Amino acid sequence: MSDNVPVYIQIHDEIRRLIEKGQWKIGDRLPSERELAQEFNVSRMTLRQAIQTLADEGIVERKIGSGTYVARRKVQETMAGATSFTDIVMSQGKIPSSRTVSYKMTIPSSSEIEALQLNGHEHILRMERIRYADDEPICVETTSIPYHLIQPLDREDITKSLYRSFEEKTEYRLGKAKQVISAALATERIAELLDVHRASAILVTRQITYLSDGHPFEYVRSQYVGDRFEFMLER
Amino acid sequence: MSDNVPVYIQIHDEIRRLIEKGQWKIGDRLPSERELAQEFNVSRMTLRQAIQTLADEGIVERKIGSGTYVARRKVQETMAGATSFTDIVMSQGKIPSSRTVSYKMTIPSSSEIEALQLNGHEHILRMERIRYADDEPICVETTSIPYHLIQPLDREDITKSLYRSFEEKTEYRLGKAKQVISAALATERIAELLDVHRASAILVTRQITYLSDGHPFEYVRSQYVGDRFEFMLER
DNA sequence: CAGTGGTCTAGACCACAAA
DNA sequence: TTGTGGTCTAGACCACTGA
Repeated sequence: MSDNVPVYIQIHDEIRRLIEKGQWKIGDRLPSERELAQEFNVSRMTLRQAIQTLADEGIVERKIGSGTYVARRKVQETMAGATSFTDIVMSQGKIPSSRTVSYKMTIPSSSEIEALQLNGHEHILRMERIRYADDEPICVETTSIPYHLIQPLDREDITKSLYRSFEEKTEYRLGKAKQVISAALATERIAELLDVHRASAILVTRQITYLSDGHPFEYVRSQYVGDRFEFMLER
Repeated sequence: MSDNVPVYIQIHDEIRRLIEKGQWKIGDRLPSERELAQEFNVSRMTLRQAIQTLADEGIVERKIGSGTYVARRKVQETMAGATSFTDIVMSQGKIPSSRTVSYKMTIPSSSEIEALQLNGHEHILRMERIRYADDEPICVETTSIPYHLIQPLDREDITKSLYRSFEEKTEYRLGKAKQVISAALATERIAELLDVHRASAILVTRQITYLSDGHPFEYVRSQYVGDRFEFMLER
């Protein structure tokens, strides 16, 4: 292991790797703190710090008098860090996928001009996707991005892992995000895309992600099936 | 102080109380961990655990090699999670009000037993309120609290400003809150209370607020009219 | 009952900040 | 150089869970 990285972080990473590798599955009990401490050759307090970090991240759950278990889902990460649909779904043990319904360079609508603080002469990329968890449609997501920001990215960068590609291939860094959540009834078109009845309850979110310098980066409107998705947050 | 409450929680509460009292103001440096440990007559590790909890809550900030400082209160503090009903309504230039529909001591339901971690023999206070903005009904809110926690409070304390009264009149301190947001259709009863059509879109939130020692304090279920309310988050 | 996580002690050495 | 928070040890006792 590398030097000058605290031991408890190294142990945290190792245990997390083992869980991801499948050494322990969801609901499994980990070895006791005393056993793990011996195994990693550290004191129990140090081992506990590693477990504490995992617990803070929602990766494991501790039960007094019983043991430490691989958690069913991460609660905190959902709204805390960079919320990607992929992370949320995977943390619940389901397989995320998506289908791109449309993808085009176009002229912004008035709401896009306002959200992205455009002058009306710039072009944007607008794409619409349906997102699935275990092949069940969960939401329809419309993303709009000023074209000049993502010029160096190709379509695969954008549709596969936008945030990572963007930070890797440009000098920009992402900053805060503002999100508004409301509820509405499904329109005919949305109902069809999501395979629900017309006038089902829909959880609607509109999010603007900003660059670290405060300029808008993307504007995302999502419509989730009300009974297939929940937002979780901790404060 | 009560027994069987961990020392580090007691110290956490005491330091927090001193900060609120003005012993140290925003930006002030607290005494060093070694000093505080001596002052509270505990080991440094225990004192650190108290400071850690305060840091997690954003009440203090640690700076390596420098010290521990009282964190500056940000306006964004409320925006870190979701903003409160009162704040959102007032920020839109409207006047918030509420009407209590029911208020009674009763036996907890199974979902309340689970959310509040009760044993089934304890009583709870359950109250139901309708919240308005400029006299337009916005949401129905059901709050459940273990009775023993609010025994010293009277009905006005509870309905007017529960959190403040609770922290003023008891030794308990409030900690984290977990919230889940989803969407559903209005039931007949909710539709009537909120003056909307049956099967309107409803934004549903369930929140559990915890004490600083991790025990549940209250369980709140809210149902907002979908086209009259939005949640705003920043992250 | 034995085993678990939760708490706590009284030290220690480190990297870092500030004077 | 001094003092700070960050990490770490090798024990200890507790309340709780589950057989």
